[in-house]
Amino acid sequence: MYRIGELAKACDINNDTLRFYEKNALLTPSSRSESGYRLYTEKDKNILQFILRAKGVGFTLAEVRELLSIEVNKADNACADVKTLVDIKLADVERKLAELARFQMSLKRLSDACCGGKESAEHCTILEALESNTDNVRHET
Amino acid sequence: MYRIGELAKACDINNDTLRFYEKNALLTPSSRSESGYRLYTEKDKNILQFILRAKGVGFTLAEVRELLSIEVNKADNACADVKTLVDIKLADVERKLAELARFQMSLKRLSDACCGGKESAEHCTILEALESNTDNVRHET
DNA sequence: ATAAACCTTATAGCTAGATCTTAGGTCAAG
DNA sequence: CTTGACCTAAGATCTAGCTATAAGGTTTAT
Repeated sequence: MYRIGELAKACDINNDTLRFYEKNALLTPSSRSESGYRLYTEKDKNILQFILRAKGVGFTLAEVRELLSIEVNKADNACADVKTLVDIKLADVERKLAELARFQMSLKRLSDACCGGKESAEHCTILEALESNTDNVRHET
Repeated sequence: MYRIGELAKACDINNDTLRFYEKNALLTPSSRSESGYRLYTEKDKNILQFILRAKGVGFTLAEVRELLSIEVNKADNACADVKTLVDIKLADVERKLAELARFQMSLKRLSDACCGGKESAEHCTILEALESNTDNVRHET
């Protein structure tokens, strides 16, 4: 069991952020002490880490709340709704992955060009590096 | 040459956002008309599209400003500094890519589990799907 | 030549997400 | 048995990134 300050420190965030997440229905501590202190379990910590990672890749807190609320249940009629939500998020993630892959290529090019690569003079800004990516696309059928 | 409203419409953003980007040193129109109207070139449009894409994958405007300011120049003494900056951003992009790949796997699992996969009952929330990812890591040497 | 649709600057207001302030109550160590 | 680190709730404040308003000048179509 973690008290608020312990969990906050363990995850390198502010105590107030935890209270904020609680108020906004993202993470409610599993229990309270007799004197009203918040008590977080390991599972709570996992949820927090999920929230922080999701935030780190650009999900809003509202989206994180949606992701956390997903409960696949084959028996449930809401199954189709859940699948729809998941597939929307999946498309979003895949779009981000593709975009990031382009950034990665461009940044690699810049890094190489900087100190001694063959293409030094040609790609000297990120915009040019991005454009040159498109030039070099292999036409795979 | 685009006037502010034309460029804004072409890129599906608000006129005020363009003025905001100018005030915050992200995109300054290449010229002004005699009457003071902002005039944007195709190159300006490319920069804007870069800004919007970078924002879309989770860079802050301050980071975008940094990325845009990169100018690799082998002759320049600042080369090492630029390489450092680029490599920091590259590491950041690669961290995001890895994180997104995990989300992608988990979401795929959930999508499959939902309507008829073999693993239906086992992975019914995104947290469980994420945990089961770790279980299934292939130990490639 | 005048209305409608655009543009200008400057400044105020909005939402998300987080942090700080106030006025206290709790708890472990000396 | 008190000091200092911790906790409580409620509400104010802060930053980023827009978005809107006010008061006026410009362009284009009729």
